[in-house]
Amino acid sequence: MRQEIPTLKKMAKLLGYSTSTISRALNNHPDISPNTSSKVKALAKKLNYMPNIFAKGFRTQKTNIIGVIVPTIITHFTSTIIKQILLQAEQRGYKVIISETNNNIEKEAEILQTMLQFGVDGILMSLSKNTKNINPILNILKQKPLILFDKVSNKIPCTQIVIDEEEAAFNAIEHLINLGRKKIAIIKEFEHSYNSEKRFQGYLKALKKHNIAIDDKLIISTDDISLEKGKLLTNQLLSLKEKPDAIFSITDSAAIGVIKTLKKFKIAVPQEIAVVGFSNSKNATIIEPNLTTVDQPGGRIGEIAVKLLVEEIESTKAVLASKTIEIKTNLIIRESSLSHS
Amino acid sequence: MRQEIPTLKKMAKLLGYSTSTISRALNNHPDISPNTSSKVKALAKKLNYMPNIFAKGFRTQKTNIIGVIVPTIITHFTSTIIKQILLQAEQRGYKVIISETNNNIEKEAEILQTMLQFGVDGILMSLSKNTKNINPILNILKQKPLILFDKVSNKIPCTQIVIDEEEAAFNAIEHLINLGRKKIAIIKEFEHSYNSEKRFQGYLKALKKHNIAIDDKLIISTDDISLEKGKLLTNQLLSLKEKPDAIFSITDSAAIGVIKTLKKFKIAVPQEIAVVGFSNSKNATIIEPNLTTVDQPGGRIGEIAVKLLVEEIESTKAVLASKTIEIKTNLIIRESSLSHS
DNA sequence: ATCGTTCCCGCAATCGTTTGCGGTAATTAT
DNA sequence: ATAATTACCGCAAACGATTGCGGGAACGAT
Repeated sequence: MRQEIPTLKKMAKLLGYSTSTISRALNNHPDISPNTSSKVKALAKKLNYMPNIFAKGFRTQKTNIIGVIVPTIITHFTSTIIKQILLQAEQRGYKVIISETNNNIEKEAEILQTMLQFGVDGILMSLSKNTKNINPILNILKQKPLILFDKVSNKIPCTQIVIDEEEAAFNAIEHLINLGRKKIAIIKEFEHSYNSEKRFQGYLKALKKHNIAIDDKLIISTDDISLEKGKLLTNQLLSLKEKPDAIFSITDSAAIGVIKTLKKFKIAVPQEIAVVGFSNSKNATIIEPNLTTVDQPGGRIGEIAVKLLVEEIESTKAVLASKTIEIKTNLIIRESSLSHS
Repeated sequence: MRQEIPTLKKMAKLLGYSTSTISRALNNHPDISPNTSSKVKALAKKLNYMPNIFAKGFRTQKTNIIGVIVPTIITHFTSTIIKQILLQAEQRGYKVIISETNNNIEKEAEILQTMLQFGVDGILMSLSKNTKNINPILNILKQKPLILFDKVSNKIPCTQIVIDEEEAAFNAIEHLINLGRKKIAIIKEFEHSYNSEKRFQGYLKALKKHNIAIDDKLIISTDDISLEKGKLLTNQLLSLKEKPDAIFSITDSAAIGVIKTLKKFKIAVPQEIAVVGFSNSKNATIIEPNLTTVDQPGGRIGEIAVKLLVEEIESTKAVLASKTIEIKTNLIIRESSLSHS
């Protein structure tokens, strides 16, 4: 199955030069005469020569491979990030290896090891939902550049790229308040989720700014924030004496669950209860009424992540200042929170 | 930034053995006494030794990396396949490198080269929409195992894994016929799409079996089969004198566009016009009425693809018989094609 | 004619691991 | 006690590419 693969040695024999000359000719070393150089390059082209990456990586300890670790690739947001990571990495001459943790923390540590073993030049990582033991990550950080994105942790001293979750939620809530809503419910995750907590802070901040009292009964937490849960929790909210006049869900899918049950009970959206989601998933424009939601520019995250990582990889400095970059979001206002005329 | 990485040599020095002994001990070579072996393994564990994959790959010409090439990862179907590829590959000790072609054929050829250069042991590939020049692929095939999935071509002599498109479409159409529909429209892609053509064959086959005349005006082709196109083409269908009583779309997203315009014109779905899609995307259960659609088991595809590829990689035979595997689909019947009581 | 440069190029080591071969010591057989 | 076998282990080469160093030839300057 395998055909003859050209190496420096074979080309050297063919041309009567040493391997060093061939190598230098291909790498535009000044020591090589234009004459020789062109001959070598012609032959290389003819044989379709490609340096053996493993010999090269072995020698130079550089693989031009970036490792990417995410909980799951299957969400629209994540795949948008990855798409851009692939593109940007390629433009810079890097390949990308991807692994999923599926929110399994043992797996996470294991994957980090494997990544190292595969000689990645750097790692882009989005944390598992419940990463507690950050030692494996700190360990990696001693050996290779590592950048966190989306699901991050301020306990890890490295560059981090996140969306401005708090401001995003704040804007969403303020939008609802501007519609005249005062009993705004929130469906969020339990405390261990970084993103959820940040969004909750934004929620609180907006209410506080507009002097709206916080009602604990309107704050609902769950650990698996899915469409089904959205439905269930809406039932719970509708059973309150003081029903909410708006529901903010930390997630589009749960928000869609909310809308579905509201429709089931013939509750007008947004007239009686307005709904706002988070993610700007494709589904947001499928559901009727179309869902108001926060658009997170996943592409930007991927783009910046690669840019900064490659900078770290190619930097000669031992330690770089780590920064946290917050990407701004856009509130996309649709029917589910329209102030109807 | 880099800390001391243990190598065979260093461990040899530490224990007073030669590197060969260390290597053999770790690889369970029978020449090594149990005593020595356990000592070596203990040290290796203590130092968290991991073989340098590049030295190893360099030596053995095996990288344990699988290359995956797809048009885009961003669809639900593709990411389902990839998720399973990642899982299965990992279980077999392989890493996965992913590249997108974005349906760009020059890029496709380029990526194939890069994959080779990165020393992948084998390639899993889904063709671009308009791959014409298959020479680069045939070339790769001479050097490394390659398996096609989803978007395939029978001009390439290798193992292929597809869903049974024809049967899937056939079942969908027959389902509509059993509902008493006789004027069944189809929205498909232009001829160059393998999947679309197969589905179209299934459509024709079902009509023929049930002696329903084929009406060219009900056969609509487009090259970009999106939600928006679905809307547009529905307008076209509604302007016919003989309106269809069912619409089969090659794609869920277009099918959703169909439903949206039908609703806009207050045409009852499924009572007046039934709609069936293809993919079983998440959206299918968001739209109301819920969309009847064909579920394609992406996971199975990924699973089988990895299994077969690894078999080829690890096989000693020069040439393996290439087979085509067709995965069966399920028609998920939902509201959009319900026979209402 | 001599010395100093410059221009090209080859030698050989190196990276970490694997592996064929050979060698020594211990064990067993005779 | 000697020979034959076995059990363990080390030597050294090899994989392909890079690179410091050194060296010969050609050239120009004096």
